[in-house]
Formats: sequence, C-alpha cells, structure tokens
Amino acid sequence: MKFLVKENPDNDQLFNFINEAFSKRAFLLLFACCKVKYEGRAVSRLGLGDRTMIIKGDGSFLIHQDRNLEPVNWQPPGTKFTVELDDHRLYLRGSRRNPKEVLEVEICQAYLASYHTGRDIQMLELVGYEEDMRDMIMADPGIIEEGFRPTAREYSTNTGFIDILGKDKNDNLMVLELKSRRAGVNAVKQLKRYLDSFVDHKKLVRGILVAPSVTEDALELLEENGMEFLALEPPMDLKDSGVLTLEDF
Amino acid sequence: MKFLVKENPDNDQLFNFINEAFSKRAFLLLFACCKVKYEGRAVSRLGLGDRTMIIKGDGSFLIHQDRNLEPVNWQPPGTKFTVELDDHRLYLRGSRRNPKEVLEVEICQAYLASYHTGRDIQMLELVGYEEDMRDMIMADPGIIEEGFRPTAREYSTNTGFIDILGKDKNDNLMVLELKSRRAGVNAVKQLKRYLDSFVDHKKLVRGILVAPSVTEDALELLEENGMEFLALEPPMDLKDSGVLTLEDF
DNA sequence: CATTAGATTTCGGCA
DNA sequence: TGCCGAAGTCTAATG
Repeated sequence: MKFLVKENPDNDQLFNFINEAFSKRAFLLLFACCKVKYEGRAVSRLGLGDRTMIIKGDGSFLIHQDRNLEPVNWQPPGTKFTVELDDHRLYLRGSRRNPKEVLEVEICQAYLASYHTGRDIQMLELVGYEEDMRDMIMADPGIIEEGFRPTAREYSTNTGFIDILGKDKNDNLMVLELKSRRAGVNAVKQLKRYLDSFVDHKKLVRGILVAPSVTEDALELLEENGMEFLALEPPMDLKDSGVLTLEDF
Repeated sequence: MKFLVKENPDNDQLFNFINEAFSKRAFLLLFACCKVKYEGRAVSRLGLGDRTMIIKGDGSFLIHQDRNLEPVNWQPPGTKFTVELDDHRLYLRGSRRNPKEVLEVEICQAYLASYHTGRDIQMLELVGYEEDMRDMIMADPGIIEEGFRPTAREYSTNTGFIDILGKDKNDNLMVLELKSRRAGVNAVKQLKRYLDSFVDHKKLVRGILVAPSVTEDALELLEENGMEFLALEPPMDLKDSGVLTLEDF
C-alpha cells in the first residue's frame, strides 16, 4: 500500500497531488478551506469554510462539515472527477450522468492532503434485519404461536408483498407484517391494506404485526381493526463464518 | 483554528493524541489498520483492514472502507467516547444510550492522525424540495390551472396529510399530491388513498399528481383511477440570503 | 438499465 | 423526548 501525506500544500502542489491520486484510483483525503456548489437532483450552495473531503477509488465523493453524521454534500460511487487550476484557484469537480449532477469544490487553501492505494477486502458481517426475522420465523414457526404454519414468504397482493402468509391451528389465514424496529402507524396501515385484499375470503383472516415494540397510536389502530401485535426481537447472533475466531474480540 | 497532524504514531502516542482531541472537542481524523465491532440496533463485525475514521466534535463517528458512499460502521451525533490502551492495543469506543449501542474499534497500527478545532458556521442552502413546490404553488396557484384556489396546506386525513387541498373554478374539490422528483406508483397509491377518504363527498373530487415527471406505470394507474398528472418542476432559484454574493461563483 | 423495499437509515419539525 | 415524514436519501436484489 502506497501512502502519502502533504501538509499545507499550495494549490500548485495540491493540483499535482490530486492528479496523482486520481491516476492511481487512490483513496483521497483532503482538509481544506473551500466553497461548494451542487447542481443536479437539487441545487445547493455552501459558503467559505473548512471541510474534510473524501474521494474513494470507486468514485464516491463526500464533503463533511464539523457536525452531523451525514455529509453536507456528496456524490455516489461512479462519479468522474476533474481538477482544474485557474489562476491559483483550484476547482475539483465530480460529475455523474443519470441523474446528471455536478458537485464542484473551489479550494482556497488546503491544510492536509493524503492518499493511499490499499484495498480493503473485508466484508461486514451484520445481523438484525427484517430478513433475519423472516428466516427465524420460517425456521421455527412456533415462536409466533403454537400450531402456526407458514405457507408463503413474500406473498404478492395488489398492494404489495406480504412478509409471511400462513395458517393457525384452526386453519384461519394469518398475515404477518414484520418490522425489525419499533413499529408505527404506517406498519399497521400497511397490514390493514393486505387484509383488505382478502376481503372476500370465506374464513377469518388474522393480521399480526410482529416487531420488537410498537407505538401507542399503532397499538390503538391495531385493536380498532381487530388485528394483533406480537413482540419479537430480531435475531442478533452472527452466523459462524469461519473468518472470526473467539480470539478476535 | 488549531490543526495538528501526526504520521505513523505508535499506539502510545496515538492514545495521547486522541485524548487531546477529545478534550478540545476537535474534529478527529484517523487512518489506521483496525478491527470493528458494533452492538446495538444490530450486531456487526469487521475483520482487520485499513479504514478512515472521522470523529466530529458533536459526537458523530464514521468508519469508511475504500468503497461505497455510506460508512461501513457509524454512530450518530451525541456519542460519548472512551479510549483505552491495553498492552499496546488501542481500543476506541463510542457509546450511546437510547438506543443503547456501542461501536468499538481496535487499532493495530495508525498511519495518520489529525485533528482541528475550527468551527464551520456556514449553512447549506438547498432548494428543489417539495416544500419549495408548495411555497411556489401557494404563492401563485394559477400555475396549477386557471381558477385554482388552495384552501389548505397539509390537510389531515386518516391516511396522512394532503399536500395541498383546494377547489377549481367550478368549486370541485382538488387534492394535490406533490413530488419534487419523478413520481412512481407509490405516489399514485398515496393520492388514491387520500381520495378514498372523501368517498362520501357530494361533488366531484379531483386527484392531481404534481411532479416534474412520472413513471409509465404510475401514469397508467392514474388514468385507471380517473386521476390527473400535472408536470411541474420544483423551483431551483436560490432564495436571497445575503450570505452569498454574485461573486461567489 | 429501471424498479422496489429496507435501513444501526439520518434529519428536521412538531407535539 | 417520541413520533412522523422527507431525503440530492443509499444499497442490494430483482426483472
């Protein structure tokens, strides 16, 4: 891995440094006083100030101010870059088509520039989604209730896909709406719409919202519509991938 | 603004450097070989690799790999940090309550550490949102059609808020659903649900989707339900804030 | 390439 | 503080 750092480069030096980084498809880090302009899906302007910028080898472009998790301006992967030196003013532009958008940074003074060419092949292992809940329920339907039998996963209706469709021990149809986080009224409305698509069904159709918790409003709406809530946490156990050992942490 | 850079610090030096940055609530930048562990809303593990980390003065914590716009791990503003040196292994932890979650980085070797204490007071000016469209329509209802009179903004129904409610020149109720970008079938379904809440209304109720463009599916669904589409671009003119001058760009 | 649904969504606004 | 809705959402999966 090549790794270079330059402190307080003038714009001529920075121009060369950035071009060097681009030619190597490196991970570029900049800290500089700059102005920012964006035009594309919206239009934005940001006046002069000190920002930290990241340009990744895949064309991701992030500009961070000193607060908030989210970048103040950005460009997704696939962005093409140009850098232009115009009478000691340095313009860094990232452009994309589809949608057509341009992010332009005018750098007045850079404090830090650095790039590195290493690749990071490690993949994040992550659990705790709705999908993990589905897997868990399909593998062990009894956690919903005794006698529950799933009949379909991702069952298609005219208003969308039902997470899990099944029957209870009395052969009543059960529509399960899963949420991996605290569920709100929208989840209940969604469940209601699924039930509506079974309106001409002969037997009872039960609607069950499955989530770790539910808002008070949502619970009221559930009860008003004769639907049920079942508290269930998404599974948080990482599958053994062989990459990590007990010693890792 | 204080600004410090340290290249290839050993973990003892890094420990002091990070503590210094924390005591100043500085913007901290790290590039290091590390392992990452997250437990909270979900659970994740990331094996050894080179990552760029940002810790902001407001408690935002970002860990970036060499690809993708989004950080591979993160913690929102308000995170509290601790740094621990244990037999030359350095642990950087960010903790939050509500929800309870911890992000831990084990740093093996740091390549770059830097912090700065400047504040960036510039605010982003952004236009092109739904809200700007609402403002534009409320200020000049004629752009919808001749004789249109808005009667309510954010009118509440049992399925949500109607963007703009009004009447046409023949006193028919008009329900406007605004989208600042290309509208899809979901926007049409939403509009349909709003219209359904006026089902027992005596006179004609018109449903109008207002957006710069619409998907073909959505247009079909609109026509099937006797609703209308109106092409309207969100305003892209920056409001005069006094912060920027003509010379800015 | 477009569409869709989920996200450790984040963020702002309002009660 | 909690909830709801929008976002230049992003991202992976799917047709």
